[in-house]
Amino acid sequence: MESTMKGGTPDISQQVCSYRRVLELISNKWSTLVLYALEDGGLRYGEIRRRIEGISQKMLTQTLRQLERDGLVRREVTPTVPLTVDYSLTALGETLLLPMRELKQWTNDYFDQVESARKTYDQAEQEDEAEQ
Amino acid sequence: MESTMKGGTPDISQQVCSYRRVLELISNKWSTLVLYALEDGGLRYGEIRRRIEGISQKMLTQTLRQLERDGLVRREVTPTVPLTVDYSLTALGETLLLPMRELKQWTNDYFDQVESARKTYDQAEQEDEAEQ
DNA sequence: CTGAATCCACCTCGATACTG
DNA sequence: CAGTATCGAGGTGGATTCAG
Repeated sequence: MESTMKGGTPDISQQVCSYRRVLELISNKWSTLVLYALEDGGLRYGEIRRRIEGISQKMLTQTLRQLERDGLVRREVTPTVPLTVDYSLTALGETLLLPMRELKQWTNDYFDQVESARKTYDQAEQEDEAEQ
Repeated sequence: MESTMKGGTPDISQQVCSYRRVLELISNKWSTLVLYALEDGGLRYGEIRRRIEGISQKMLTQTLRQLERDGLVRREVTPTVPLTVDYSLTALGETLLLPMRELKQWTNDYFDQVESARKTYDQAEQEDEAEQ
């Protein structure tokens, strides 16, 4: 659905909607970490939890549920006693790992520039305040 | 900094930290839209605002400030009356556009699979509730 | 035109306690 | 072991109002 472009600056929300959709999937605090934790193969609930320091039971469960609902992660229950539950990436989940790695690469390549930009910006701001 | 891997499942938080850093930059509601709005060249404040339907003054200003602080966007003030302010991508901002496009492409290629997975999941959930 | 400042609703996330 | 349920703090984003 292209914009009509009758003149003036068009609304780009439609075109850019794709970004919003992916971000819904991965922009929360734990999703990317869980996906990344599973990249080398399936893991049990407790194993994932040990791999991701600081995650609470509630958030791990909630994140796994969301990823399962979105078709990125598969959940398999083995009715032993006590219960055994395995999680692994689906084929779809694997495909998402690729653009995620691009982002990771960008960070490795460029994030120091972001940090120095921040330092410069904050310093200039400090001086502005000092003037008053 | 590799994990020591002495046995057991290691914490991956360190390795995965890169994801968190980028996501800090683009995971909020408006940052990607603003970056995308600027991809064809600089724009004035009001033009950006018209391009992104639904953004409030506060959020546009706040987003632009953050992007400027992170060195992704450049702000240029022309002291006319009334004021003229132009925003454009920095070289660093341009580099970020590439992995962002990868994510966009992923959405175009695979998001229908996410939606159908959701549908299936929600349907199964409904049936579970009906059983009770 | 381009903001800054304030107030508020919502939602995410965390801590805690309990269950099959 | 693998969850569920509840409560509450904190942060994000929106509406409104004021200013240079």
